[in-house]
Amino acid sequence: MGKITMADVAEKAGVSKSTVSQFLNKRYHYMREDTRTRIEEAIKELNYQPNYLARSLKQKRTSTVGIIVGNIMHRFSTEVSRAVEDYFIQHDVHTIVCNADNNPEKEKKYIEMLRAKQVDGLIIFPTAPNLDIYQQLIRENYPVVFMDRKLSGLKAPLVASENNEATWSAIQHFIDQGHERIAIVTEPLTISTRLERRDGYKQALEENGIEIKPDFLVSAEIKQIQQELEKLFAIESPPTAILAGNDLLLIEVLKFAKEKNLKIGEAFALIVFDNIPFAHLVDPPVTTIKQSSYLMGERAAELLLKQINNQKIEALEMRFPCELIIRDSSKRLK
Amino acid sequence: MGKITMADVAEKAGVSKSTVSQFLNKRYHYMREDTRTRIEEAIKELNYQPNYLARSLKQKRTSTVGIIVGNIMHRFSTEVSRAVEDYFIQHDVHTIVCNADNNPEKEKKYIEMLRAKQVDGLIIFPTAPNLDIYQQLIRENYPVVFMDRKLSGLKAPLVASENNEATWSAIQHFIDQGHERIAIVTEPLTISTRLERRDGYKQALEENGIEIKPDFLVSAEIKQIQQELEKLFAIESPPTAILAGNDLLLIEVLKFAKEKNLKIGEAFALIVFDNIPFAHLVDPPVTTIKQSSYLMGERAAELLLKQINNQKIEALEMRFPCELIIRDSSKRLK
DNA sequence: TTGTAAGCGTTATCAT
DNA sequence: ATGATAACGCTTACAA
Repeated sequence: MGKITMADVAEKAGVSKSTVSQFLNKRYHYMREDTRTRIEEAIKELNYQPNYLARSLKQKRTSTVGIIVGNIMHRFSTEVSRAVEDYFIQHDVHTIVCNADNNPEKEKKYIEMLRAKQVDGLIIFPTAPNLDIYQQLIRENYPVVFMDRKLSGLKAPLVASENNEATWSAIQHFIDQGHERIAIVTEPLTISTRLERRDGYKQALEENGIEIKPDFLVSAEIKQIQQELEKLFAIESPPTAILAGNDLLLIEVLKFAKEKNLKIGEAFALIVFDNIPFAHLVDPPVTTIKQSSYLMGERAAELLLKQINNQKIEALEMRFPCELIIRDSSKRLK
Repeated sequence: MGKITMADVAEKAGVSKSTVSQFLNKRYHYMREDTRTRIEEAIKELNYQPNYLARSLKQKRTSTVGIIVGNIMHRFSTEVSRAVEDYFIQHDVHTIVCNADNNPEKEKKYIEMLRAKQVDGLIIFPTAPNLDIYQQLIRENYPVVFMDRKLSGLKAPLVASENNEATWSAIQHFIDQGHERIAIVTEPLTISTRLERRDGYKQALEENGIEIKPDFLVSAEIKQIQQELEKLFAIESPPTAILAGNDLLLIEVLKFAKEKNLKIGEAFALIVFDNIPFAHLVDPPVTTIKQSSYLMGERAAELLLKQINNQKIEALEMRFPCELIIRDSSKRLK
């Protein structure tokens, strides 16, 4: 016997397919008690499992959404997708998480695949090269929410951190601690998030009348970071404070410090953008800029669900503040 | 205009649906050059996207698999799912990752949902209460691979670490470093992984003629760990070495040490089961037992794909060795 | 209160 | 070399 279908249940219960369907969709309104129990029993006995594929095909909605994250290795991405899943599961919507690995080609593939699977909407950490695809989605009125990065010209909701302000206050904190030679390390300035962080950095220095030294603006691929840090510390007056642009960069900075025998908090002060699970447990504890990842995920999910249900969206751009959690690593150097 | 379907393409190209379908499935055998190009153009112009739902319904396979991990907050789970995804995407199969949160109820829901979505197979980190569900899957000949945990009586492939042996050699290493009062901290002994680790621990002590003290066998929920550690260090002769059973437990041990001002490597030595991204960067660097998570994920995926393609599977139980990476935290105390 | 039948967007069989 | 037509398993008017 092949897979059990609704027809099998109907036959066993001695009713028609539509009645079984009514039952499954809890439209008992006018159903006689005994038909109900007969169907119930038939389902039990046959161990019938409905086929969502068929149902979705008919209903033209899958109760499934997709989220395409930039790089799943970032703690931020994991936290956001957890929030999105938690939100949707409470609304009986399933979430498929895809990892674009910051690769526009992969991202494009995933968008196509998810749309082919007829997901009802998409949350995307966008990359500039795929701008036209996003425009197309929006033109089609397809439900979509962008996350973390801003691409100008996109008329769709965006949920992101206040990167500029957050970085500004981290740098201001460094300055308050007496630092003047402050470096910022980011991945290549190809996405808005990184640009905004760099801008916040510049702004803070300018407001404090500190010259901006190009040498202190380090931007490179993760693989190149070690050699960039070498250069950074080879200059005449190396920085006394470093802001690491995200968690993966922190690992690089720590690795560099370890190899060069530079002690954090002594050789240089350190702040990292992102929540780091071990930040408070290492020695010295690391000062972090915490993003509201969970809240942001929830908000994005909510905005997506609204679109799916054809509800109006208030604002297109939703910025979330970050929290500077000051620990020993950013204190005045001994 | 609603969504573009194959019928629209057919009409535009002046051919029948079947011809378009042939084209899409690359059966050009007998197709005239000009029909081909006409179809190609129609697809471009209309921006046609196929509907996998309809196709899957007809073909009775979705080219999608599911993986249900025990708890996504473990690094191990993340690494395994990455491997599974990477493997399947190369075989044009999509992967849906679900997080059971070590909750059998959630797990059950996910299994039902994934089967309703007609996924072609499942990789599961199983939990004992759902044994009957697994048995049912196997009875139906549904492709399934179990991961990480062994449930007896399941006639389906299992991919897991050599937990016993790995723990044994970690404890032996402690003993070689002169430790005799060695504690092991695990989550509740409800799954085989934890039992196997405890057994390896006992075995190593026994072989070295060291008495097994019940006080040194700490098993509790993460939330209770702090108070259990309190008790552990309140006894007359507290341990000089601790094996943390996984990455989440490591965080608890570090938190405890920090609060009590116990320095790792001085107050007690430490080894942790699992790969920890920061292990080599903290002070002191932490000795870890590294599981072959990526390899295991690949192997599980391969075994699943074989089943989906009705190929024979050689062995049912596949154990992977772990690597003890010795760093400063497990050295002889100063 | 329940049944009939059409249709969702494909693929597959068989004609032509 | 291409087309008609019947599935796939479900939902939903509408009929009874």
